[in-house]
Amino acid sequence: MNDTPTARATRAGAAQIVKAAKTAAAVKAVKTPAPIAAQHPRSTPDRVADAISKGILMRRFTVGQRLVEADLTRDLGVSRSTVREALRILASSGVVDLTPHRGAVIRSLDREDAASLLGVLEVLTGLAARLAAANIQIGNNAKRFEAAAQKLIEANTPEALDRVLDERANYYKVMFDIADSGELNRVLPQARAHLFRAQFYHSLTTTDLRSMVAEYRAITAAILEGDQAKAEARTRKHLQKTGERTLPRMTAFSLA
Amino acid sequence: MNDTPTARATRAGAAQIVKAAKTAAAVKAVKTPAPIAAQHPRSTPDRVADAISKGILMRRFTVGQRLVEADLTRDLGVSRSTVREALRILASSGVVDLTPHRGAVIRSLDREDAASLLGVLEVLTGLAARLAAANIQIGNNAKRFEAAAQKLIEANTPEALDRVLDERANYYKVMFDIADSGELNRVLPQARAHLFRAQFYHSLTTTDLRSMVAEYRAITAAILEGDQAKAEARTRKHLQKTGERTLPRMTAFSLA
DNA sequence: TCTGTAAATATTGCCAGACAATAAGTGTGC
DNA sequence: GCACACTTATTGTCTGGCAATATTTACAGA
Repeated sequence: MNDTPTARATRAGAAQIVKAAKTAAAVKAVKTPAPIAAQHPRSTPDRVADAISKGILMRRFTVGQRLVEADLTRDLGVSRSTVREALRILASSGVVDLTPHRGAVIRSLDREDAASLLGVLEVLTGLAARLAAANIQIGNNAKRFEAAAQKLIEANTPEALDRVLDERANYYKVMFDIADSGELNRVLPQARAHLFRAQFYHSLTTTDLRSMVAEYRAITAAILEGDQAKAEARTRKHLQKTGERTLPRMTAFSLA
Repeated sequence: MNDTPTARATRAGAAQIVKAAKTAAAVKAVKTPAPIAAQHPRSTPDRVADAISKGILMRRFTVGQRLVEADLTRDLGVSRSTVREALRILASSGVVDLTPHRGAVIRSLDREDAASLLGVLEVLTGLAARLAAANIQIGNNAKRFEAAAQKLIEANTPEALDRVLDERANYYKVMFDIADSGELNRVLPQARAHLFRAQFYHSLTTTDLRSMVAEYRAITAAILEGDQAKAEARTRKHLQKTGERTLPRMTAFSLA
């Protein structure tokens, strides 16, 4: 190739970040226990989408900001086609808004959007809880679920919000794994839900957290008992309450 | 280019189909009443995805068949990038399975997949019914909904299955419009649900159809009354029964 | 004949660059 | 200040290319 040294250096540097992630992901993919589906080694567009998502969480991208393909191409060291696919991925998980000939902007959630998202989350998580209750088996997956619940409850302190978020994400992940529904995992990319929940947590008080622990306990108990109706009802109730706790307080809300 | 005359003719012909569809879609987009969201003029990848979906319905593609990018590029007269995006769209709506380095295959639904899809459909449609009941207003959207319901009930005869399918799709479309939930429409691309329902209908008996009419009547009534709980419960029940009616009869099921 | 392995082929992943189409921004005359 | 043409920035799509990976074929050995 006839790149100039500088051009090559720039490209190599940025590319290295992504490529390094690639091999790391590949190695990791080998040792993952292969929960249920979508175990394909992650492609470059996936990683780019992750990078952008991370950028959002890191506040490097702000709500309403326009994501110009050329910029991303330069900054991430990948081709425009790849950036494009990544943007499509993000759009399909609702992280960015993609309008023809105007490109992608970081999506902002007003109260109405948040309410509608929460409604969907409510019924889908309810379904997951019901299916998990149907599939739970003592001595098998029950152990894993109980452990996740335990860690979540322990971590639920206002100090280490990050850890709470992680444990919570893991709790739901285990629950969805046990639910074992391909479609459920397809329609609800955990990335999206996670981004969303992260946001909601910032407006929670200590009292809120205490109530939530109780609710998680109740949900977990219902699932471990194998009581499908109860599991679904409690989960839905929990999400409704979460909405009541957070929605009214929110003014100009955002995904970032 | 150095295509042979025949090859060129094929390509030109196919291309014309897509381009023609383009302008037609554009014109139509102008006159649509813009129900709620996603009213962007459809892009080429969208149209390609539609073409493939249609090909599946028309049985030109069979389940498990591999969709080779080069073939589609040739047959549809669009570039590979476009085909690629179209395949991604189809994959995200669950119509094809996309595995790295192996491309896209028309997805087949075994009983388990169908059951899991139906479960998701149940809770999401239930949510739509509940929201529709919450938003219904006499003299406003109620009229439109009632009309759609009426036409569905009238069309519900085993003779003209196609019309039934269309009216049913329209019924649900109106319902989702009234529900007016951005997230709901995002997670449940109606294209997918439609493809799915089309499949299920083939195994219905006359008795089934009669029961379904009664169920649609009940759902419609609940929504028109504005009774949210009843609307959701009846819709979920309806889909559960649909599952009971169709799932047991299905052997090697498919989306095509 | 069968089996395992290596070469050959087909196909996808990603890249680079190009150009038309569209939207946003800018100035000009009135 | 406002309607209008003009310029610019950005996206939509195309063409062609090459490396990486999967699939098939060919072949040697048992």
